[in-house]
Order: sequence, then structure tokens, then C-alpha cells
Amino acid sequence: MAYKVVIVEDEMLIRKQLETILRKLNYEVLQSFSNADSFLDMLPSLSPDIILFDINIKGSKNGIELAQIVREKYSFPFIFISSYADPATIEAAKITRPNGYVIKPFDERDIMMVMEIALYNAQSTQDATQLNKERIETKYSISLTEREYITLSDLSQGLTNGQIASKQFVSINTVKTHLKNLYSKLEVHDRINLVKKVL
Amino acid sequence: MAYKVVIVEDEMLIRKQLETILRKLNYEVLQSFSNADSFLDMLPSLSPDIILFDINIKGSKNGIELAQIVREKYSFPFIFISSYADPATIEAAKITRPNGYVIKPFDERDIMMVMEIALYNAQSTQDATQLNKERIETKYSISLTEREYITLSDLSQGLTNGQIASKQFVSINTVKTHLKNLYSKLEVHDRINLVKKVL
DNA sequence: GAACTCTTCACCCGATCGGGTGAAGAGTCC
DNA sequence: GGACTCTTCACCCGATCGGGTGAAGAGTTC
Repeated sequence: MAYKVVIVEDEMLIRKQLETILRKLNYEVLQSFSNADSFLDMLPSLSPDIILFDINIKGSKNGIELAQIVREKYSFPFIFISSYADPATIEAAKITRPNGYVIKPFDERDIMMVMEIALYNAQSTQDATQLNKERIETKYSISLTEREYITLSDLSQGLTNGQIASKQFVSINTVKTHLKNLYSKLEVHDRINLVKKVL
Repeated sequence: MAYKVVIVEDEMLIRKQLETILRKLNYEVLQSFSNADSFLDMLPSLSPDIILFDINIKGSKNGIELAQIVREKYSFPFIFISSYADPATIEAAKITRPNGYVIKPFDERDIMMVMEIALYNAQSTQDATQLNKERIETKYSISLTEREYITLSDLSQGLTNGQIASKQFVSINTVKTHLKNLYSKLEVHDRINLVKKVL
């Protein structure tokens, strides 16, 4: 399934170039906008995986302002495309915390690299707040049994031992056994530090 | 105070170029390494704000493997420098979740841009995991007293009531009072959910 | 000075947690 | 069949937590 991309760029040639490169790299270009207002109108009905902003676009808002809005209201990942790399522009751009930044002129390699990394990082930071058995196992060089992992998941939801027991249809003593083993494996002594460690 | 940078790059000319650019941009180059092993030896005694890795370095490990180690054990931000932008390399590089990626040849603008954004993003994501009184207050439309906030901070470190009491030089009963009020204000019934809510 | 908040602390109680020992059945591996 | 792991559960105990009531001193506000 191709990632869905939205482009906001008012220079027609660059826009076409971006579209061509992105399609070649197997991304789905949902829509390209040449001005800020039509972008803002349409955005609520789109659900892109990532957005490309030219910083210097005509219209009521520039790319940085658009990015700010997107960050606050929609939190889609986005990348800046710009010929400007002066300190003032970068200073303004960085506070929007872009997932990438491409300086013109760019080529296919630049776009591929930035897109791949941006999408992967965006994905990962989303996942990072969720539990992941494999991640924990490799990170702490331990191995969790199936039941231990489920118990850990329930615990990290903030459930008490009793609630976990009911949910899993087992005795509270069983839950305690699993937790005891988890404490031991992850080298903590209480549930708080366990939850902290895995989140 | 200048950001501290460590460079791992075995091509002498590139290394010197990087050092020159970074110093010009007012970064402090802590140390430059030309091979993986000396880097790994010294890293524990360094505390860089960011690391630059050439992907293609000679030695026991390449830049991507080094980055993997840094991500897991030290979690310093890092940036890749590479002439390779083929899909396989990017695929391998992106799973280390680099804070930036520069394709050779690069110039001062590229380095400035990537460094600024990488450092800013790294800073921000760190802050997001830290407690912040104002953020909590606005997010949940409550107001915390000074002591409540300190107690909350200590609690989110994973301390028990007894430990918090010792640390603050107050009675354990006082700690319990503050916690009770915190539970009430944040509408939770136990410390786990309190910690989860504020992190 | 009265009203108010903030901070401190005490006592109580029942529920939960952490930690330990022991054990039994199911399944896998060799 | 024996060794092993995984999962299940029981009982015990001391420590801690959650929740409640009550109260006293310090400081601010009006």
C-alpha cells in the first residue's frame, strides 16, 4: 500500500517535478495545491501520510505557518522544500519540528531519502508509545513468555492485579507470579518502575 | 553555550571539512574519530549533544551499526553522512531512526539545516517526556500547588511514598495528603494511572 | 480580624502489593 | 521416558497504598 502524499507548492514546474518523482518512488500523490487557502479548505477531507510544503508560497500564509497549523491541529508528518537555507528561515522552520527538510535544487535521491526517513520516524514515534514485545525483548536482552507479555500489557494500562486476573480469567495469584517474573527479568521491584521502563 | 558534536568519519578530508563547517557554525567539536573501535571506547566518557556518522567507515562496524548501538545504549541524537542513497542503504539506515541524513557532497547550508533541525527536534522530544507543570495544568484545566507538583515529579520517578517523604524531609502522611489531592485533581485512583496520565 | 489556601502531620482501616515457597498439569524437546 | 519450560494456583507475611477524618500553623486576601 503506497503512502499518501499531499504537496503544497506554487511553482508549477517544481510541483510537477515532485509529483513525477514521488510517483516514480511509488507514493500516491493525493492532491497538489498551489496556494495555502485551498490546501486548508481541503485538508480536513484528506488523510495524507505526509505533506510536502514549499516554505515560500504565495497566499494568505506561507509554508511555515501552514506547517504550524498542521502540527497543532492535525499532527500529520510534513517536510519542507525550500531554496532558502539562511539562518532566519531555518530558525523559523525548525520550531515547527519538520520531519524533514529538502533544499532546492533537489533530485530523486534527496526526496527518496528524506521521505523514507520521515515516514519511518513518524511511524516509529507513534509506535513507541505502544507496547511491543519484540522491542522490549531486544532492548533488555530478555525473553518474555506469552502470558508475561499479556500481563505486562494489562499492567501498563494501569490495571490492578485483581483487574488483570478478571480480564485474563485466571487467579490473582497467577498474575502475581507473572509479575514477579517480570520484575525479576526487567530488574525492577515495583509496577511503577516496570511501567516506566517499558513505555 | 555551543552544542557538542562528535564526528565518526574515516576520510580525512571530509572529516576536516566537517570540523571546519561545524566550528564556523559555532558548534564545539568534542572529538573526531576515524574508526569504529576508538569511537566506542571513548563514547562512554563523552557526552555529545549529537553525533555525525559516516555510514561507510572502515573497522569492525559501519556507521549504521554504530548508530544502532548509540540509539539503544546511549540514545544520543545522530546524523548520517553518506554518499550512498541507494534504496538498500536507506532502508538499513532508516531503521536506526536517524535525526538527520546528509548526502555527499554537502555544503555548509546542508549541515546547518540538518543540524539545527535535528538538535531542535531532539530537544523537543526529550522535553515531551519530562514533566512540565504548566503543560499539565493547561492540558487538564487544573491548578497544582508547588508541593503537589514536586510530589508528582518524585512519584513519576518511580519513588514510593516513603522515599518521597525522605527526599522532601516531610512525613509520609504529608506525601499521602498531596497524592490524595493529586488523584482527585487528575481524576485517577492510583499512582500508576497518575504517572501514565502525566507522561 | 475573618475567610481562604497551602502545607504540614496524625490515626485509622481495609485492600493491594512485593516477595517467598511450593506444586501440579500441559506441552516440547531429545 | 526424562528434562525442560510454561502456565496455573495456593498460602503466607510484612510493607505499602488508597481513602477517610481531623487539625494546626503560615501566609494571603479582602
